Amino acid sequence: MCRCGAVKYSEVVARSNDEVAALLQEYADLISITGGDAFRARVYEKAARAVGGHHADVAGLDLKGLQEIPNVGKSIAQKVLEYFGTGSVPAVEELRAKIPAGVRRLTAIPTLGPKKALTVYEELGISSVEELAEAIHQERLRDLKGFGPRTEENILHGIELLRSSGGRVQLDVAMDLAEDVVGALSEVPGCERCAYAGSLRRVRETIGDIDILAASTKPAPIMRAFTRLPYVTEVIGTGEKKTSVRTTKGLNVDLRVVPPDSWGAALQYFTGSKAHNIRTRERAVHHKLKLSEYGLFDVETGEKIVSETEEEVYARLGLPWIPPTLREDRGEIEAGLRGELPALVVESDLRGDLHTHTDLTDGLAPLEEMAEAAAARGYAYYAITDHAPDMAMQRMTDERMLAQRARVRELDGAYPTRGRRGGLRLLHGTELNIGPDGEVDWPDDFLAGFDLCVASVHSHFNQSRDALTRRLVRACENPYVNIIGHPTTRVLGRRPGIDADLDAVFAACARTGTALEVNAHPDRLDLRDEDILRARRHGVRFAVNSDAHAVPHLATMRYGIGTAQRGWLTPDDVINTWPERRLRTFLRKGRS
DNA sequence: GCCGTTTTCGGCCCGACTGTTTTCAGTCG
Repeated sequence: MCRCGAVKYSEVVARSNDEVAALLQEYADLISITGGDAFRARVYEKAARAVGGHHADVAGLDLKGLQEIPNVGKSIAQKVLEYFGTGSVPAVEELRAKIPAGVRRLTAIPTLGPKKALTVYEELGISSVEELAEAIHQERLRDLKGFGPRTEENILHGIELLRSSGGRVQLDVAMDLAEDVVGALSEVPGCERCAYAGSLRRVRETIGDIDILAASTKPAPIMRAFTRLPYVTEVIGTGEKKTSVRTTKGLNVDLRVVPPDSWGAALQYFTGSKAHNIRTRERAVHHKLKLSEYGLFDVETGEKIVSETEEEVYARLGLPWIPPTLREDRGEIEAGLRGELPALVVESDLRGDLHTHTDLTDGLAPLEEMAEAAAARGYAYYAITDHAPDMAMQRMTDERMLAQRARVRELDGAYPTRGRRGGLRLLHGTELNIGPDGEVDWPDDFLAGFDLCVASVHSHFNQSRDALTRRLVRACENPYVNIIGHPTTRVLGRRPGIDADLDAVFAACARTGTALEVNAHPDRLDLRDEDILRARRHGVRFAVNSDAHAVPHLATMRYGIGTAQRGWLTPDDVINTWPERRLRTFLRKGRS
């Protein structure tokens, strides 16, 4: 067994909750495929989500504890106990014996759901994507009831899509496209309002497709303009109210046009998430109301009650307006009902950026340009944190760093900013490298000269879990390390986060007064929302930083703020919203 | 299978689009 109880415990947390969530989701899929009760399937789906997002280790819970998880009743709790007791659940095994795993994988193909998957399996014995493609080439599907040539075509197309794309794109790519579409459609005569909704409005870290909403009494010209946008490569479907297209970026865009007086209800509906909408609709049903994208209606009279603004819709459901970044069914409905929604941090709360680079190391712009751009953003303070000597390619030396410090002192207060009467406060810092054993680039006496130190992992990502954890904890314990930069070092779509015991790291941060970075770069978004939520429970402080290597990167803060909001952070949680005096006290980290 | 200001039974979010049908089932979000 592991020497460190805390490490062992949380190692099991993530893994066992995910395992159980996957098992419950598989069971839900198998119920759907075998034509079981759809409501029963949905309950297993809901339970899977609840377990996956549960903060405590489900492996450590008894029957009663399990049943306290939403949508987990006696039957599902018993299955979870069976799973931990014997490694398998008979009810799941029974369905697995009937339906090969490949059949379930067929439902990943767009346009092919559980019903068609079962049909091709039962009628033709098809149990893999390859067999299905082969059968379509032989035109064997079109003779099945409910299938035809177009169905074959669509499925084949779906298979290509599945093979060619990972599916999701990064936030900035989707945002650029969405803002362009919104700009173009807003110009169309008769378009009264236009906005993006969906996961983009919720600022999820990657985007599967873009949802655009428009308000108009004359949809046709808007639909037409939409399908004629230059980057549209294919019109997937078009009707009076909805049109879907594929774009050159491989991203699908859905446009819905609703009557102007339905704007609020539609925006609420198309912003999602699905789980959040299910909850709001359930609340509507309890109030004898019906919520659709066209409004909130009285069930008995059919009369429309409200629909013009999101605020009205939520208010009529007994809820305050809920910020889109919270709409994930992670407790926001309950918090809203209690009047305890967090006052989320917003971009204008930021008084500074605490992790940035210049051309002294791998940045593109000189100190002066970066500082000027920071002042233009209205910051009160701004930290220069170039790489330290361990990043050998940056050729950093004590002399170069001290020369930069002298220049920073000269320019301190030299750039007028609306954030501070005396001009932009420049802080001199560095981004240290956390070595394999948790050591950093410089000895204490040199570190003492910096206003702040960020410390990050840049290599040796594949150390053991224990080693990675010790490494990060040791960095926190360094009295000169103020912020752990991009804590998991993940790169979206390319590199997973390091396998450290994050709960142990979070505890160390809270104990030592070390902040965790929310790195705003759309490649990173590190910490991610779920880790922020966990870290917050440990009482950790955060720094939302751009890690800018060039002037335009300063603007990626919006994605960092969105991520911070998804982690329920308030200005009090985020040190770079604080007044300079409070920030400087925090940066002293209790050292003499 | 879960849940409860509709509370131990009877509901469970709901509308749009497509393709196959000839009134609707399946899929999607």
